Amino acid sequence: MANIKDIAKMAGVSVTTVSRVLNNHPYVSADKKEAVRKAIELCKYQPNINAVHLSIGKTYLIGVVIPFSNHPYFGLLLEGIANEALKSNYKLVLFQTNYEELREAEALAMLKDKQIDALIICSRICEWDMIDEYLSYGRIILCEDVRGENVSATFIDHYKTFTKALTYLYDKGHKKIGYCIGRQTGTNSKQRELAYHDFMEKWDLPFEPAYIFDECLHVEDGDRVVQQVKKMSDPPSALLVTSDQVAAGIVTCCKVNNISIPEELAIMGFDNQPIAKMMNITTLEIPLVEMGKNLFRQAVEKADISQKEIFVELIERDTV
Amino acid sequence: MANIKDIAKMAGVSVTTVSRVLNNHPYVSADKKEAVRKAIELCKYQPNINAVHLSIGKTYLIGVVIPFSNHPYFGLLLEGIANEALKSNYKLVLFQTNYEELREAEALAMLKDKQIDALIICSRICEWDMIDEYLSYGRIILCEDVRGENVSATFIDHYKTFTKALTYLYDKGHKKIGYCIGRQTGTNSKQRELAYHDFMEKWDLPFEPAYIFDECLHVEDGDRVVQQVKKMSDPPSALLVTSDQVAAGIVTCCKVNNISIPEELAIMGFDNQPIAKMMNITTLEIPLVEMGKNLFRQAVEKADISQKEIFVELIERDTV
DNA sequence: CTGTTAGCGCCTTCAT
DNA sequence: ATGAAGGCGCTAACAG
Repeated sequence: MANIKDIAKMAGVSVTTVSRVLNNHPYVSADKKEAVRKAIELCKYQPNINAVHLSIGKTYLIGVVIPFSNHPYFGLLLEGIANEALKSNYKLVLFQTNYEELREAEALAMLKDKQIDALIICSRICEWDMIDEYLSYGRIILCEDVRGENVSATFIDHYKTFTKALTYLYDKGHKKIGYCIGRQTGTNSKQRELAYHDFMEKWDLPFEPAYIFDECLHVEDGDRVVQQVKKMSDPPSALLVTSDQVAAGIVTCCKVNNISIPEELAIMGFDNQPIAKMMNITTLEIPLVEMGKNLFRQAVEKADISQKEIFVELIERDTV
Repeated sequence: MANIKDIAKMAGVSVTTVSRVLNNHPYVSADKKEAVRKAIELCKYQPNINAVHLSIGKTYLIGVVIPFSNHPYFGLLLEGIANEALKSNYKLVLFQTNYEELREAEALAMLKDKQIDALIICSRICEWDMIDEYLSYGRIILCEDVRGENVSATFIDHYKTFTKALTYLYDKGHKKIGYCIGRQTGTNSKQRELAYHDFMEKWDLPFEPAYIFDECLHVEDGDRVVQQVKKMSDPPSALLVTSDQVAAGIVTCCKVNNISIPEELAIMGFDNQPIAKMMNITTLEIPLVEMGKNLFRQAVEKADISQKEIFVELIERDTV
């Protein structure tokens, strides 16, 4: 592999000049620039990234924390991040945590030790204090609504979104509304819970704990939900389902169990993934790939802190 | 950030000695080793990986080519790779190709340019010649049966596996067997196709092109399959489905359409993913996480070439 | 067993 | 506008 010295020799200039054209620095005469370009072309020269990194003092590595890798939600978020990283010559360090705090701590430790330039946390289980502590050691980007805090984030206002969805259902005449969620903890879940409570209170609707279904992540969880709904003497008439996968599971199970949708049970999904389109599920579109892209940009951009809210659109289809 | 020199000074030794204990080299007296350990502990010293990499002449980067990131199959494969990479201090460069040849070429180019130490290709669209050409530039690991070729791989003998599954169905009395596949091209698909043809011929069963369903990747594709089956005057009695997701889709759609499983239509999945267990789908277990782990090991191990066949177990459940 | 020293390949200040 | 030279932090001959 040729190095910068070889190119310099070949082009009849100094290494400095080569470095200058490599990095698009000014003050290089057109002819020398051309000569260097030719030499680079000829040798198919590629700078040694390790040397560049050592010199610059950055790793060009971005850590990405996700709980699961076999879930389309995180797959799409990762797709957005990975694509963008590739374009900018950054590499990724993937931390799959399964929501074990220890794994998150490992990621944070790498940030502290400057093993990575920044850390994108797509979903966390750890306490806020933990984040706060490591913030002084390096750049952390979150995927949750942390307005008011001094951290970068790309997020959705789930309070607003949930309220929007609930209102839509209410306007369609639903009074007995429940929801399915991935987990109870986490900023997003808390926002949704609050939105739900507030909404129920506002319209003086009874709060029914049994209408809330936890641990709904995959298609098969929809089955469990339907089984439980079937057992109820006074079942909900509509369900807000925070994952299209689960919504799809519910819709298909309802068909099997002769529960007509949306007449007996209205279903509203989340994400607007292909499956929702295919099955004509009313849903709220979350542009995950775009969010991933933005998360990455925040991880590498110059500006210190930025928070970007992503707006969610309601896609009307046949299940409400 | 302290560097190796600081540690050396603090421990009252030379940098070489520090480097030696850092890398577990022999010939360091116990007391000096201890002194170095203490200094490292005290400063919470972490070696600068860029400097290490530059010195060693490796990137400690492994490229990973996957077509889609929102599919559990590749998600799990990636999980195995990423976990193992983390342990060994390697980082990943993700190439999501969507089966565009250009994207694969980019990955290959990075290998050639020594931007990555090795490339794991989980699924490819490019010609074999392409792989063959780049093999001389760097390490490539495949996830397909390439016995006879001089490349490392972790693979499943899909001819054998398909034959095993077909035999199982045949023994259960099925004569009209069809199958669903992700795509027609690719080594794995070709093996399956061949196994299918040979099997049909061996038992003198008629070959019915309509029994073969292409582009079956996600749950929702199961719906399409069922719709097509319904239209047939002489439908298959059993279906080999190369993805549990699709199998799940088929099973649920059959319930909706009052097609009894396994009486009217037997379904055999692939992968043994959680959804298959949940829905009691008979399937062939493919240990994807373990395969990913092995792919990574092959990418970094000293030995030049190794091919590891992964054996598949048939999991009997209720859909056959 | 231990230390000195010359790279690894690139960037960047400084002088011209 | 250009080049010489020092430095980034670590590894590994080599000498002792």
